[in-house]
Amino acid sequence: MPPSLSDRLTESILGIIRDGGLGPGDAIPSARELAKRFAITTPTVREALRKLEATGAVEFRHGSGTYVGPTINNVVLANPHRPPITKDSVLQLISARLVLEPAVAAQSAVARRPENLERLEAAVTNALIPPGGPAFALNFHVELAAASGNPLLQEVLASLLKVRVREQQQIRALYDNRERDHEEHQAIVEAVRAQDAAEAERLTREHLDNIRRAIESAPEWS
Amino acid sequence: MPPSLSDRLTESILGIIRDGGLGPGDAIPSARELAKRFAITTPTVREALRKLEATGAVEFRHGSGTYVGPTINNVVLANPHRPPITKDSVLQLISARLVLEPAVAAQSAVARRPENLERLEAAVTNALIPPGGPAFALNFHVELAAASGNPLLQEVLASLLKVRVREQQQIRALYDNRERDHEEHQAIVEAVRAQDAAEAERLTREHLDNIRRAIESAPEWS
DNA sequence: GTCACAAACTGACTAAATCACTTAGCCTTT
DNA sequence: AAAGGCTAAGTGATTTAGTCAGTTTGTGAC
Repeated sequence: MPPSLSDRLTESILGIIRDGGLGPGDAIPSARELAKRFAITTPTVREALRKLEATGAVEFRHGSGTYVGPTINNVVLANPHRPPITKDSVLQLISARLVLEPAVAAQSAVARRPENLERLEAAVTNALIPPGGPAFALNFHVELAAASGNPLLQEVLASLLKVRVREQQQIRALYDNRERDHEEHQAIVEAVRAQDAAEAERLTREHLDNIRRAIESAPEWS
Repeated sequence: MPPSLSDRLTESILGIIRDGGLGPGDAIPSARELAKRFAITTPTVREALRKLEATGAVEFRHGSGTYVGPTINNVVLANPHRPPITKDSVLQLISARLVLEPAVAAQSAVARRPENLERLEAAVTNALIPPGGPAFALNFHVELAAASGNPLLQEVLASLLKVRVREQQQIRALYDNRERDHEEHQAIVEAVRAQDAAEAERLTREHLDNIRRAIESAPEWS
C-alpha cells in the first residue's frame, strides 16, 4: 500500500520547512505556489496543510499566509480533538499527574538553573492576577517541568495540562482556592531553590493530592 | 475571529461519531454523504477529515470508506510529524523516561490486577521473538504503565515510545542486548507481582539507566 | 455450491473559478 | 512632514463539476 499523494506531500512540505531552516512564526510558500511547485492542484495542497495544521506544525492566517506553527518540533501533543471532559476524566488526569509530577519536581530541584527560578517566581506571583486567560495558573506546573532541563518533560506536562484549558472555568468552580494554591506553589519553589529534591517531591504530591480531594468531593457535573 | 467552516465541520463530524456511539473500526458516512448532509462540497469535507486523520481520529481506506481511528479517545498523542531523530533526542527521551517510568512502575506495583500480570508476562516472553515488528520490545514498558490502572499514564508512555518505533532498528544497533533486557524486564515483573513498589521503582530506574549508558557510549550517528 | 464478473459504492484527485480577508503602498488630507 | 483613508495585489476559503482508481457485493454462469 503506497503512501497517498497527500501523505507524500505532507512530508515534502515538512522537508521545505526543515531544509529551509524555518522556525515557528516563519512564513511558508503560499498554497498556490506549492501547487505549482509540485504540479498538483490547490485542494490537494490544502489537504496536506490541514493535516499539518491539526498537529500544530503550521498555522493558517486568512488573507495573510501560512506560517510554521508553535509545536512543529514537539514529540508529544495534546489531542486537539480530545473527547469532552467529565468528572471521571478530570480525576483520571489528576491521578496521572499525582504519579508523574512529584518525580518531575524532584528532578527539577536538582537540575534547576537560576533562570528557571526567575520564571517560577513569575509564574507564582502572576497566578493571582491572571493576565493571559483563566489557564494561567497551570503555567506554574509547566514551568516546574521546564526547570528539569528536559524539554520533553515540559512537553508532556504542557500536553497533559492543555486538556484542562478548555474547561478551566468549570474546574475553577470546584476548586477555587487561589490563596492555598499560591502558598503551596510558593513552598514548592522554595524547595526547588534549596535543591531539596525529596521536599520538592513531597510538597508537589501534597499539593496535587489537595486538588484531587477537592475535585473528588465536588458534585457530579456535565 | 469566528472558527472557520472547516473547524466547525471537524467538530460536527466528531459529533456524528460520538452521538452515534461509534468506536474505533466503525465506518462513518462517506465524504459525499457528509457533503450532502452539511450542504457543502467534498473538498471541504476532505479537509476536515484530513485534520481528523492527522490525529488518528479517523482512517481512510481507499475504495472502502472512512473509519473511526484507534486514537480518537486519546488525550495525548505522539506527533505524527515529529522531527527526525538524533542521538541527542534519543538521550533526551531516555532521560525523560528515567524521570517518569520509575514512578509509574511504583504505582503499577500497588495497583496491578491479575490480568496485568498476565499481559506483562506475555510481553516479556514475546520480546525475544518479536511477532509484530521490531518495536515489540517496547510493549513491555507500555504494559507496565497499563498496570497502573490509569489509561492516561498508558497513553503518555505509549506516545513517548512511539517516537522510537521508526528508528528502532538504528537504536537496536546501539543497544542490542536482548538477554539483559529480558532479565531486567523479568525482575521488574516479579517486583510488580510482589506489589513491592520501592523495588519496582528501583529496578526500573536501573534498567533505564543501563540503556542510557549504552546509548551514551555509542558513537554519534545520523 | 463456487467462481467470475460487473455494477455500485467508496476515496483520490483535477480543473477553473469566485469570494473573503490582509497587507502594503500610494495618495490625499491635515 | 505626519496622519489617515483608499486601492490593488496577494493570500486563504470555498465552490462546482467532473475523472480516475480502488473495494465490496450481488448476480449469473458453470
